[in-house]
Amino acid sequence: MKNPSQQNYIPQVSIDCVIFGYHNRQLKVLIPKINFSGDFWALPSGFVAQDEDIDQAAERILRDRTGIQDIYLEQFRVFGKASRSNKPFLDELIALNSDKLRVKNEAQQDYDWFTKRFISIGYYALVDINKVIPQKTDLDESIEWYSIHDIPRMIMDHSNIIAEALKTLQNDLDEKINAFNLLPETFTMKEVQEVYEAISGKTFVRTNFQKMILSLDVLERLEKKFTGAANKAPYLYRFKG
Amino acid sequence: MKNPSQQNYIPQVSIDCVIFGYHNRQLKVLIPKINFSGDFWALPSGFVAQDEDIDQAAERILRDRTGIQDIYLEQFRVFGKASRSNKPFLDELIALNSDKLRVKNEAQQDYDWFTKRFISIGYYALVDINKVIPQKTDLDESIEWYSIHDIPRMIMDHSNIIAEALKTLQNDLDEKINAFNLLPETFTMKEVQEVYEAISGKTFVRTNFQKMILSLDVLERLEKKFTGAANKAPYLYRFKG
DNA sequence: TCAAAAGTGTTCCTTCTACACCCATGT
DNA sequence: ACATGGGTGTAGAAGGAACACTTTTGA
Repeated sequence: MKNPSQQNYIPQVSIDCVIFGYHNRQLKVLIPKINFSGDFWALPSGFVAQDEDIDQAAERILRDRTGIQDIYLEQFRVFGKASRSNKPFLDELIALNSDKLRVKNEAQQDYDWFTKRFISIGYYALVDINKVIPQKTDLDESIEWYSIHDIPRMIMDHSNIIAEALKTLQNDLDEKINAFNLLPETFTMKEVQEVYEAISGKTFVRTNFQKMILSLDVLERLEKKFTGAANKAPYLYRFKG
Repeated sequence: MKNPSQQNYIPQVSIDCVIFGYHNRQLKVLIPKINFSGDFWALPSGFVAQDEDIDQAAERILRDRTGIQDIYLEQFRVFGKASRSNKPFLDELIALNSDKLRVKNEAQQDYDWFTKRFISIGYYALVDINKVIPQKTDLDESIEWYSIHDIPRMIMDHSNIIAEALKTLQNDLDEKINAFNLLPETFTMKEVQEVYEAISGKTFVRTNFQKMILSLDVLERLEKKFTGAANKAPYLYRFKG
């Protein structure tokens, strides 16, 4: 993603990805922190190459950030306010980091390219958090999972993008039955319930939840899982792709 | 929309509008026919000015095409395949119309601008068909309402865009309760039912449909409507904004 | 008084909810 | 044996579907 102005991208169009994972009863989002002073966090983003489908671009961005392929992905909304520009943020960043920054040949060109008004296509992804190896880029100070209840200070309208992604995920939960993409290959019914509760923010009655999920007819029951705990061993299930 | 290459639009981004109306028990779409030989139909489209929100751009396009304001509007999807280009269509058009076309100064520039790969943001609109006065542009031979079951030969992927818009409208029908935007200010319960049936393609039992709609608590009952027919006069209703 | 269409009520059945009950497991 | 958590069954409530019945209107 260096020197985007030099590459053959579609101008003024970006893709922002909200990558959801699940761990410890909490729904999380993978967010890089930008590698400059000032404490800025920004969603994993990228641009669309001229010869690339937008879905492919989103897949590429996700592959680069998570190290895994074949990720569950949904385009959920376009953010297109005329005021959507990196300029205020970039100017603040430059002011805070004037010592570190040197003027290169391409710097002004990149600055002009970056600070135009951007239309951003929002995608959300659901991943098995255990499979992901978060990939830092040169621009990142860190990249971490943050609970949806504890999102850091995001640049531009990225907080809003996350909120919209979550809302869409909540709406999709019943119709698209995609929550299983947050779980590992095999899982117990209790884990399914905890994922559903983390996403929806509601609680469910254990016995009825089990019947509801089984009636979807999307799970196959495997052998039991012996945890060593002093109680009945739960069944393991696998999602019938 | 003349000489777009000269204007300050965001390049390679367009907006396509699927304008739904309702008449005579049929869901219809407003579609212009392009003013050249070859029988091409294309959705009402436009571009996004640099200082314009994408929602504003969609509103502007709709205002220009329908003559009315304050239209119900939903952004529903982005179409972004790398192969999305006007070039095949434009080349065919030029071949068919070589006699009519003269080379102007801006022609090549426009051609280059138009034939790039485009990312299109799809909006669907719901309008009261009686209020609309379809507006022809210079580029149109005609602009007509077509039944969703009898859509003409569309350019590019515009048939697919219509299909996606319809699918979204069907899904939104229950949650967003927006079908009333297709009806005039006041209407009977029978008309509501016919609109729902036209959108969903299903039929409903009259008595149960009435109870379902009333239980939504979005209608206020007005006086009765005397049609002169030899039967009980139905109530008129108005949608509570 | 009759046909046609609108409005209301009733019954039946399916689905959802709450909860009781039983089962397996390791200490 | 028993505490703990998992799985199944069931009664009651709520919601939806089918249909009978009543009302209104003009001919």
